[in-house]
Amino acid sequence: MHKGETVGPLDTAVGYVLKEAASALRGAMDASLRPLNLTVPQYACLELLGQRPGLSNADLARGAFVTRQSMNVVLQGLEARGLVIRPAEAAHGRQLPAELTPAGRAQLQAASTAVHAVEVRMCAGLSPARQKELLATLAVCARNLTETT
Amino acid sequence: MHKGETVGPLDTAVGYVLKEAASALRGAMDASLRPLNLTVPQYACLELLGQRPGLSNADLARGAFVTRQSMNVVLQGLEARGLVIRPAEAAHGRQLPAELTPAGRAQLQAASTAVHAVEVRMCAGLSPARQKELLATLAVCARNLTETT
DNA sequence: GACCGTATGTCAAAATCCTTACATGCACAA
DNA sequence: TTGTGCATGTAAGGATTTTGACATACGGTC
Repeated sequence: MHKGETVGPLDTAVGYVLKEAASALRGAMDASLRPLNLTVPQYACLELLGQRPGLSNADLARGAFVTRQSMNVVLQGLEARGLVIRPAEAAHGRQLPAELTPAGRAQLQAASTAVHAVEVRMCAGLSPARQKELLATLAVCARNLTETT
Repeated sequence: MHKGETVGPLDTAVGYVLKEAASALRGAMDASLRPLNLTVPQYACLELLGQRPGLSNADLARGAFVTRQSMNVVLQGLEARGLVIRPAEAAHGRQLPAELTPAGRAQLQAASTAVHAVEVRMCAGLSPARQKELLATLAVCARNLTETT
């Protein structure tokens, strides 16, 4: 067995600490979204639609890192609550471009504020430069793993 | 609405990119563990036990960021496959200290090598210094969110 | 000793999510 | 035009995970 062939001590393994941070973030997010009666996937859907109106179900699924089927039930729930609207028929292809209703925008405003507060808390003590580098480094990591080559 | 109250563009939001990276890592990990007939939680359990023999079910659950109940089914599965052993009775309290069998150690060796390869691929192009800073920064983020104060 | 708070292992039920599958619709090439 | 490939929306099923609950066991204080 050569040195470095296996995963080392957990607190020095990038993957482990990454999961630890993601898990903590997830927990903090649903705690802060619960008062608004929103789950994390529901919030993700609203945020996506707020920033990119007209996204299809499949687009939203990719953006929220879930399957189309999961996003579809999220959309149906948000639609039933009057936060999102989708046309009955597709104008082009099969895609049904979704959009926020005024009520959806209001919910998003509250939710996004709450989530932003969580992010601020998470990054407490990190200089802007360090936050920026974290962002860039994580983007590189994600890219390295999603490349098909 | 004041500047910065809500979450900004997705690719500049730390939380979003963090989830993106974690999701990519999860996908790459199951792909590389599938040939070994191991899921990510199962691998996590083996890795924990390899590094800290005698951990209880609750300890393993905390270390793998799942509930005790989930870890319990994982343990039962690994026990049935002869990779892990637990005493029938607790020596102290209710904790049942789990340990790897020789077969479990062999499986862990293969799995840990595969996962390490994924981590290497993920960190490709990052200098050792940058990896170290990533590690430290993520640890700070996790700490900031898990503090009870 | 008796009590209360906390931690553990486990069971049952519910919710969540993914896997599989199929019917459609567009784009592109032969 | 025809067909092949790929993407989409949706439904049904199963697998996994969490939620809620309970009995037990230790550690502290009164």
